[in-house]
Amino acid sequence: MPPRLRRDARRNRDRILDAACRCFAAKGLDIGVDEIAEAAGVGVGTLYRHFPSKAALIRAIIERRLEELQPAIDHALAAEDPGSGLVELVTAAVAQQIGDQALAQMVLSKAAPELFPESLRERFLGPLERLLARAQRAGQVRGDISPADLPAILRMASASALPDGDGLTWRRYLRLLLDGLLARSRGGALAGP
Amino acid sequence: MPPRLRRDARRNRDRILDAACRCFAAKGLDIGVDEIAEAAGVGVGTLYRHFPSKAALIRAIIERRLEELQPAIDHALAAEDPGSGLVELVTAAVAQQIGDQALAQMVLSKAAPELFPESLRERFLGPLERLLARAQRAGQVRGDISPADLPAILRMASASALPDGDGLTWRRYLRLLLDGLLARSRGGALAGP
Amino acid sequence: MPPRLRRDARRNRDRILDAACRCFAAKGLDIGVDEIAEAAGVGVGTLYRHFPSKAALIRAIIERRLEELQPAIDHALAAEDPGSGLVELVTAAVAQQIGDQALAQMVLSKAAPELFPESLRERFLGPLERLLARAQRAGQVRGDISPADLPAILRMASASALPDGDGLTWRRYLRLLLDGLLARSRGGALAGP
Amino acid sequence: MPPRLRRDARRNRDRILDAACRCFAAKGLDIGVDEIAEAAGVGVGTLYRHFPSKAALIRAIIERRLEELQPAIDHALAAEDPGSGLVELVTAAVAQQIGDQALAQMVLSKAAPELFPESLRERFLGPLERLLARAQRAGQVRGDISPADLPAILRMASASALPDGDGLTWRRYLRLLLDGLLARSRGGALAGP
DNA sequence: CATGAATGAGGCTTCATTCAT
DNA sequence: CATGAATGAAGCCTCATTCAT
Repeated sequence: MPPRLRRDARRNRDRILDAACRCFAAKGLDIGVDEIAEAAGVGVGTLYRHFPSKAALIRAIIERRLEELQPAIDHALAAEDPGSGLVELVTAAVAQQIGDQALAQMVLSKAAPELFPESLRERFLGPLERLLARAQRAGQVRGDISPADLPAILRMASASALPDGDGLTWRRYLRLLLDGLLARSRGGALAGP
Repeated sequence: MPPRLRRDARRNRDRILDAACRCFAAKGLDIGVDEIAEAAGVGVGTLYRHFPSKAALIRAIIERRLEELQPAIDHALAAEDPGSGLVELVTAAVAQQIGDQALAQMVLSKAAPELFPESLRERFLGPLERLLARAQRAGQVRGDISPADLPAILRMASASALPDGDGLTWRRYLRLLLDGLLARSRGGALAGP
Repeated sequence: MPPRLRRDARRNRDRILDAACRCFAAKGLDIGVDEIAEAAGVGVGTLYRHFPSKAALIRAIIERRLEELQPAIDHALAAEDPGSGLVELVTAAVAQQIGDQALAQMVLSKAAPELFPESLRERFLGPLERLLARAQRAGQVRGDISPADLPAILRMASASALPDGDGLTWRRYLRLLLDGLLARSRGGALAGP
Repeated sequence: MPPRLRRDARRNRDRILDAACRCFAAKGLDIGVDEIAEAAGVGVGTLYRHFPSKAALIRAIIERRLEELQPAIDHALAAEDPGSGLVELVTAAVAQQIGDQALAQMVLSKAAPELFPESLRERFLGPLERLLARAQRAGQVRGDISPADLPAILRMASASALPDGDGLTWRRYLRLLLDGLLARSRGGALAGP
């Protein structure tokens, strides 16, 4: 029985999250909490009522981002072809970081575990590991990749997303990486034209 | 008339650079100058006598790193085989970032141009572009890569270097990326076993 | 919609201004903000909440001083006799500087325009110029004085106020100057015995 | 038997004083000692060998200024007419402050006695007092002025010298003050054309 | 004795967090 | 419960003075 918030409190919480998303995305993690509170139209006190620290707010945002990604996760897991599911999911995750300076910052820098707890990481890595295993069984992905390699591969994928990239070039860079990942012998169908 | 420093001043300058390298590497760019000065065993004033601002200190460190890289640059340019020269140089650059949080931070994040001026960037990118062109003429690298793609590719390469990675796994990740870069038809020799 | 401050905030703002007045008056403009904050019984942060910089605090004090002078300005402008209005206003302004080292410092030294903006200066000089013109039309003031001379004359007047003067002697000195200013032929009534 | 300095030491001392004069005059008392030493072409250490503190250097400069004024003092004391001697000396003193930001600053602000010791002050005030007394006996100066008023009068006179004044206007302002000082009945001859 | 490198207290300002209203 | 004022540690930098070369 999660302690349901009063309707206005719930609304405030959402407004704060929305504002924080916008602010962090635009100016990176170094933005001050005052600015976020103002963007949300609430006082700092209110912000701190809902999130006990700046780090907690950031975690909440990551969580929200993960929720936004959930459809892509589900769709990828349900895909007929595990290889393209894998590609699809990684691409969706990277797409999310385009234009979100803070998210990229956290994925790429040694994100303090305080900001990016294992539990959240797992919610994304878990499905990805399953996809990887399936794709390998299907012979679509090189066999010498292990689940433990996924974080690094994701970091590399994220790095393809330039903070102020000009649109779609990142897809070419990502393809470069994924091409290396996919089994060379028959990458054809996946690697696309 | 090179402005020779007194012996003790030279020693202090080096101690400051060393300490700064260590501190930045360990704790990132946000570390305070006081802490660096203390690690160097000098007062803040001394630090500021040698480097007029924190940013200047950071630039000096980048420059030093670049000088450390110079042999690798020269060797790569002199290589018989431009493709392996390219691989070699990128690898050396990434190797440098292993365990240097600050350097990775600067390469991966939208490093303020004040910290990472174009002039320094070019000293590394210039040779790399020449190698790329040669490797492409030799048919060793995909033809659809342009010099303008190098920064992004380097970002991805850098991302393979986990700040606290456990040794050599990053080489496998980097290979993944470079394999995608190298011409698929005959990557054999280069991609290695 | 005047941005009404909370009662306690208003009180703190006033305490800061009061303390700043006292501190600046006693020790000049070079006093540190920390000392002012302590004298006000608040933290530095509070000071910076109310005034975004030391310069802004100083400007606020000048403005306050000007407001304190407003009655004298109004009274002088309303005076039957423009000559005595002029004398009265200059005297009031100088009186204000008795015992205020910082104010005198700013009036007498080449006060950075950042500290003493033209706008504030004008609020005092404007009325004074009007009084001067009227007094000249009435033949009470030498005709060879122009509005452009007022700043220098005021500087001289201010200089009569010794920072630690012993009471009222400054009035004699000021009279000396103003006597020179008033038309010589018939200074009688104004110059007094 | 003043401990004669070696010739080169003497030359250094003078170079420092010259440079300090120029620097203080141009930028006020807040200029750093390093800048002065550089302008003098010596190291800070040398500066501190000759003057044990910045304050001591400033005192030495005041003393030098006073020496420069000595001819004017002598000439004024020797003048036939004590009234014009008085005017002449005050004018010379003020003229000295034109273009010397630091000197004006010291005369006008509550110059720390540490910077402007009584002994130096007296060397200028002494002769002035004698001139005043004589001029009063000759009926040239108002009788209600006492020697104790001289400092304030000099302050006012100094204030007529705008730091960046445009040449000669200060003489008009000074005349304004001195006119008030001179006996009204027959100021004619003295006030000049 | 000259040099200029070293020192470090102290200056201004920011910002995550707490607390009175 | 919302508000935003208050807090103060910490950050970067300056500069008068001392001291090793």
